[in-house]
Amino acid sequence: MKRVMSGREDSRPLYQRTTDALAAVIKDVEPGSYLPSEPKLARQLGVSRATLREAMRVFEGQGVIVRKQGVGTMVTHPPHVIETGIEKLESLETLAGRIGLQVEMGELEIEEREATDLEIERFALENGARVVDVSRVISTEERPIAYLVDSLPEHYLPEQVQQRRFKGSILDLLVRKQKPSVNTSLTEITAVSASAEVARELGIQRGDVLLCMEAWLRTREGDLIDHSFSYFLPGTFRFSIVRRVQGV
Amino acid sequence: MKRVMSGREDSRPLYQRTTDALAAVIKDVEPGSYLPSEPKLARQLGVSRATLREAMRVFEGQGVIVRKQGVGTMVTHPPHVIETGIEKLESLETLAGRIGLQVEMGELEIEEREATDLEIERFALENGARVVDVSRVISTEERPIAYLVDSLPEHYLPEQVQQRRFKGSILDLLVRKQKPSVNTSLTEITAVSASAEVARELGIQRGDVLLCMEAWLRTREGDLIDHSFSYFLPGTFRFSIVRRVQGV
DNA sequence: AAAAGGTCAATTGTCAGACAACATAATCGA
DNA sequence: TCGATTATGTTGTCTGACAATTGACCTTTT
Repeated sequence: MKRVMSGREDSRPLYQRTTDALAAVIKDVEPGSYLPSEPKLARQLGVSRATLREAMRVFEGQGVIVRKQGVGTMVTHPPHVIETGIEKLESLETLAGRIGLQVEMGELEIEEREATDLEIERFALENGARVVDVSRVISTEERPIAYLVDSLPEHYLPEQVQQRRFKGSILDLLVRKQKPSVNTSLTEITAVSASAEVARELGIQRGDVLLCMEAWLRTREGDLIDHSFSYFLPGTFRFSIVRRVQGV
Repeated sequence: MKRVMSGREDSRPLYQRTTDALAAVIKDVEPGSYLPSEPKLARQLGVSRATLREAMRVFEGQGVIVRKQGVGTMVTHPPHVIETGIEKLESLETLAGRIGLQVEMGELEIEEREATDLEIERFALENGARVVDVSRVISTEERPIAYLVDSLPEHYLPEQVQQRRFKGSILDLLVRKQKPSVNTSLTEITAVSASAEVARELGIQRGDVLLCMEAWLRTREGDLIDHSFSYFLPGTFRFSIVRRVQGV
């Protein structure tokens, strides 16, 4: 009888902890076979059936499980690919760590400048407001593999970065900060040939092939807090995504 | 007092109809403002609060709404970007039609051959089984913009294609067919320089920059039914994706 | 013997009502 | 005037019950 409640107090709502616990259960179930019945599972996790069902709906929405009345709840194939995708918003360091890739962050280059008209509109800034460009190179074994440029209003930039006392991901910092709470990133993916600047930073030829991502980072209230371009040398990172038919 | 129950019998479970009804409600709510309270909304939709909450969890999982105890349920910004992303599995024609782009399908090139070892393993085929390569060019205003190559076992290929009586998307046909029921596509995105073959088909120079997607199409049972490569000239299609922080 | 139909147990679907936990606004007292 | 308290409305959680569906087993009929 394993209960959801952990020793230390977890202040999150029960259904969220239940979701985590359920994820662990699903992970241990062979794809194609069935979960325990709802009453049983609810007893196992120490929650009511109603709460358990709400948690299950989340996974059903993701297509991880399929429920059928009178039969049971099946874990679908493949339940693991979710974790390899980029639909999760996380920093490159976190991603690299998960796939066992050792990366080194280059020195941050920080430049302050006046906001452009577009930025004033998108970020909802006042005229003459100032924004900061933060750029850096990410390498593995001394070979550059990515070049990142973040643009964001001055007041959103964490202090650690401002004081150059930090070598890491802007995204990680922003996510960890509670205010403002980062929620989503609308990312656009395209292929480009390297410009002179990017080529210089990455040590490649001008015109070489790069994968480019332009991302708009927003809070859950919809406020824009960061705009970034990321350039990747093809072949190192594998960006995958699970696409689903709409009807389901 | 609008009820979920429609005049004609909808055999789907109530919570699914509730999900649809709830989607309509959310659509009419200004982003940033709140939904009616759960008891009220449940009465409005003619379902119990438990059923309503299960439906709400789906949208919460998608980040469309945010619930806070003691306060209410807010519709987030921006609720529309979902529809622009590639996390939905649909054909290029469907996508193009949605964004108002007129495209022309080129002639299909169909070649049958023996399956490779990798394909025998992935598709779970017998030794010596035969697979079909289907390739085509997609253009807009006479200018090629994409080159697609599908590889799939012979018996999965719809008859219309086999008989050359079809000019359109393999994916559309497969989705429309009930057996086997296409569910997900694991797509990997990268940038490549055009090979000789692709360059010839697209009328570009060898080495030009292309966006490349490799996709594995599967049924919900996990069976592989199609493997495809898609090459895109940058700039025409805008592939976007909504990434979310994991914790929420 | 084979096919058809009926019974039964197990599972998910749905409901009603109640109370707890939490947040905010209104009220009251010093 | 300001702080504490109360009131009210919201989401969170639980309990117990019954309905709808499925599949296995058994019985009956052909």
